Amino acid sequence: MIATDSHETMTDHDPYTTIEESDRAFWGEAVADAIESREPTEPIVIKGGVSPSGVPHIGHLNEIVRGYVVAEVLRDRGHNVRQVFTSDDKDRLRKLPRRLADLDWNVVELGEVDAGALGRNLGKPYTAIPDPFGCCDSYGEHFTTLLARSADLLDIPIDVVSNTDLYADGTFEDITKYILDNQQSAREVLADYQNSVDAAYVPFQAECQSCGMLTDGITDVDPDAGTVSYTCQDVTVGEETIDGCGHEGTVSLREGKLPWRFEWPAQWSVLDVDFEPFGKDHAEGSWPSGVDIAQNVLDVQPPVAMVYEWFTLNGDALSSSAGNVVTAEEVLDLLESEVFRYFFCKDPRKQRDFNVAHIDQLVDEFDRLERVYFDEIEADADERERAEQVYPIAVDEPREGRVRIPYTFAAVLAMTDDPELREEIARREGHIPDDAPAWAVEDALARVEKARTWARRTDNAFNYDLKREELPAVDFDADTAAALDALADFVADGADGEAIQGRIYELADEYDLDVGDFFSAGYRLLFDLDEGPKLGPFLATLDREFVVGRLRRDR
RNA sequence: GGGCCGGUAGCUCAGUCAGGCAGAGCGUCUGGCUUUUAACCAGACGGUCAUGGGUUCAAUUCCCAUCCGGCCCGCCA
Repeated sequence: MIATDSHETMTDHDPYTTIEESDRAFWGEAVADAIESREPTEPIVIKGGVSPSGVPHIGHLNEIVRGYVVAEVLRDRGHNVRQVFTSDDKDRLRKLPRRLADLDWNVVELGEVDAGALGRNLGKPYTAIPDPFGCCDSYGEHFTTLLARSADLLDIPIDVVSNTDLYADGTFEDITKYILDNQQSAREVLADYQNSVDAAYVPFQAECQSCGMLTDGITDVDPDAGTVSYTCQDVTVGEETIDGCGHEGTVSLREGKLPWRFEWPAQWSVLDVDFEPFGKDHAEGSWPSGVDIAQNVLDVQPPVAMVYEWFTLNGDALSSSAGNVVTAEEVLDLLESEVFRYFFCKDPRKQRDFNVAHIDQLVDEFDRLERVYFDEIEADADERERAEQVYPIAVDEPREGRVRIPYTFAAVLAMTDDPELREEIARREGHIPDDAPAWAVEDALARVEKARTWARRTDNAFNYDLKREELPAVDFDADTAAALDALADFVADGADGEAIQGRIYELADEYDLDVGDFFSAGYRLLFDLDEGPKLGPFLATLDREFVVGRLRRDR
């Protein structure tokens, strides 16, 4: 329509510049600035959305948490913000996922449900497919529920909006009619982005009244009557072609959907969206065409945009089909939700690996952020500014006096199941201040279980495998053996951890052993390793009979 | 093939917008704490800022090319 202007307007809507062109230290502030400069009406609407195609993983959470970050910045500035999450559940099921999950996050293989029954639903809207678990009204509702629960787990309030409902309740009706009334202009605009758009293209997919599939075989449109006629023809989804049933019929504008390229800008219009983050896969396809359609077909202003890079998981692409996924529920077994939220506060423009093996580093980073925020450690001005802006978003109610036990040390504490002993060791090692309030101690110790889960799941160096059943193969010289016997006698007489620790040093001296070698002998006996937790206190946590027998190499 | 995003210490990451001595944490090493043992304290080591050119008094930063990782340019979302 205004071809000469299109380049210029696209530059204004380059989704990368929202953050790039700002001098803000924190991207959330940059985006908030861009939104405010539009002087939006309240409430400011922030949207995200995904198709409920299967088990939601941390990549999908970008659509919720990135928006939440900006929402919180705006709320802090006094704005009323509504965060909407559209479940794009009117989309076609294109492919069966390899794994599904029930509402309690128990993952099951496709083979464990009726895959054949599911497979007969390819090409139908997610909400028109029975829930394979039988607990929700549809396949779509099932996985939308899991998406909503993911948000709940992170304490992020969102309004979940079903796209299916928007069609069914008529919300989309006017705009659908408008697009069909203006098919010519719709085609011309979209044709710049999709080669397949020709004179016969109709921006509507009808839901076949006979087989339920969404078909592109539109034969006639009567905008005034509000009806679309179709022939149910074959549909290509991914690699496969699904046979249409050939049924000919006529449906209302509520019985079908707009193609995605139109549906997205239509959502902006009917939901009055002011900001939407999206993955880089949209940055050069859907987004520019969406902007063009919004401006030149629908005559609405596109929202402020932001591109986020995709996460990888343990170095590889997140992939439902390859099974390389991790859910919010699983992540929260390993770390606190505020740490996970912090992960999403990091620069969205960088590809980021969520690496379970290195989770301790992510947690350390968060702990440092917290200490910088509370001025407990020195930091330069940039880091302080970042902490001031980011920390209150990651943490709901910043509370002074909070205590954090270093993550790897929390893993060390997991060597004992005794909560009092955990606390005692943490205090002794200086990780819990004497004047720490009870709530802070309790919160701090809660990390121990998460770190234990991490150590076990990754089977790393912190996963103490006490060789309780069987004496590891050891071969000590006479002096070491004698010193171990003496230590056994000392333990047998009853001694606390610090006393045992001290005795180890004394015995090393008495028997002219290298202290390090003597400690290693102890770790060798217990773990078949050369290193381990502080030995004296650790021996004190175990039952005396076992320790004495083991030190004497009897059992 | 064309376009776009990213690449900074062994690891995890700031810094690049607006050119001005290359940064933090962790790890490693050394020393200290009248007991080095995954705690604590001090210090050190550690960099071709992916590579090669260009502009500049000065380039991690700006420009060009290349490499690597990824996305888009079919359909679909």
